[in-house]
Amino acid sequence: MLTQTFNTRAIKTQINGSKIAPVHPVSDQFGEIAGYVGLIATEFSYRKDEEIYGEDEPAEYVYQVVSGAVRSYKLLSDGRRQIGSFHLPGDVFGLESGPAHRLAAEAIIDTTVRLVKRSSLEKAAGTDVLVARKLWTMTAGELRHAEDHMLLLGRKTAMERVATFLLEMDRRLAVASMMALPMCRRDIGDYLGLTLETVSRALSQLHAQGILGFSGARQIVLRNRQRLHNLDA
Amino acid sequence: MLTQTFNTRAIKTQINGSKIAPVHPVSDQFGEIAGYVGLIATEFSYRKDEEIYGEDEPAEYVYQVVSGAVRSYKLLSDGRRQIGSFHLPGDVFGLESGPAHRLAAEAIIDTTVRLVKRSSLEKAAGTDVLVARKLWTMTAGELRHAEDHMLLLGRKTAMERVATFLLEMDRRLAVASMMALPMCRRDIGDYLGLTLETVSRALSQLHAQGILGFSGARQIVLRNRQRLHNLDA
DNA sequence: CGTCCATTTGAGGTGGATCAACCCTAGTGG
DNA sequence: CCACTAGGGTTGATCCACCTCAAATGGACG
Repeated sequence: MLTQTFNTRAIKTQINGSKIAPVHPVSDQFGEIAGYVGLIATEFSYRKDEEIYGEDEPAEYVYQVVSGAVRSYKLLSDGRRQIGSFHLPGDVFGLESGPAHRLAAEAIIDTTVRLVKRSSLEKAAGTDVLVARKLWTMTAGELRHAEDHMLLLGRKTAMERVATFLLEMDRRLAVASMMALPMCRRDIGDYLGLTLETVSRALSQLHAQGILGFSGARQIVLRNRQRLHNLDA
Repeated sequence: MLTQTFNTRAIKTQINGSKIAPVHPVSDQFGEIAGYVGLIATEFSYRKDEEIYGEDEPAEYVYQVVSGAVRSYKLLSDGRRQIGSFHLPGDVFGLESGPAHRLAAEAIIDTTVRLVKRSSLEKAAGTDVLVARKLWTMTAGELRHAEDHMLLLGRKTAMERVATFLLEMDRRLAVASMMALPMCRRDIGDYLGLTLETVSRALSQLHAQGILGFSGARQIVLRNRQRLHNLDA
């Protein structure tokens, strides 16, 4: 945020395979837009903690996480931070209807993204109602998440927030019932409106109750999803 | 929410003046859609505290407040409530990209709305990219509000939240520098993630500091917007 | 094997919640 | 017109969930 770290990046430009897949695969959000319209997608990599774009910066590109993880956040003047969402492989982020990004975005770990120019999407949406519909649907999906998150931030207890978080991450990134969290405790706290210490204590308590297991602080196995659901409100 | 109150309502159906105003007036969100496409809008009235639709109910209609005020909210199983937004005259609400409403809606005071069938809008959006674009823009506007509100709920102090609320309401409903709040202290608390007592104490403190004046608990005059801005983070 | 940062754990403080009166004021009915 | 009432609002006293500050522990990486 403060000092932009410049570093070498793997850059690869490719023609998206629009002729190979003229119909939209449900599995790939980006394929449904970029692929469908035959846009050129570029790959780009960011190092851990590198800024992808800042708050209120012109929204020139729309991104999709290929590998890694991204946090989107807002800051108050004194540095308090609220992370609005985490973006994991496959997720599209940075899509704006207006001219500027409403949140900043940073790579949580080394991350590769695909990106397309927003203007290309706008142009495609002006011609093709299916593209226009898809842009709306994606924004509506973000709105749904934000609405759920407002309930969490406004009304849930610390334990309920952590339970909700674990179930969300389990759903989104568990492989063989194990999840490898890319983000640190502070990020989790800033996502849940808590301090990192409170997050750590809640996780310890869940561990002590046998609801989850650790293999290192960021490798978590849920041993009892039902009990976790009960702890969520 | 629990017991639906049925009562007599003023019902008026009208043909929207699409031939009179073929271009979209910026001043009227609904005119930009319904009017533009020449849809039939119906007027409907709800009494204070009456439910307009429930959470997860099929989203059959899209609404615009003509007069009155509406709260959109989510509930936890034990009754804790988070109000996501207040809808004031001119505001469109209940617009969904998916099949169901994500929040419930209730009239805060006696309220009249205009409504159009969601299916009509969908149909229009399938033909006209300008309509499709407008639907996206409206959802994106709601997302922007939700993102700002997440920051408030996750990271602002009680006084900062109340200051933000007052500035928002001042912007949206002040007439001659006086605002007449339609909602009670509990609604404000459930919007800001606070209790009604905390809201009341913050307002009293602002009153004692001369930052605002009361004419009855819900008639508020901001006497010093700058100081209020400073109290906001 | 040592360094550095993330994480955990402990001790104590506090902002806002909770519980409890009390006070307005708008509406009602005599 | 005025007395009464009920619901909303204010204020006070106390509590506690979470924050803050501090220190110890652990794990990844050179």
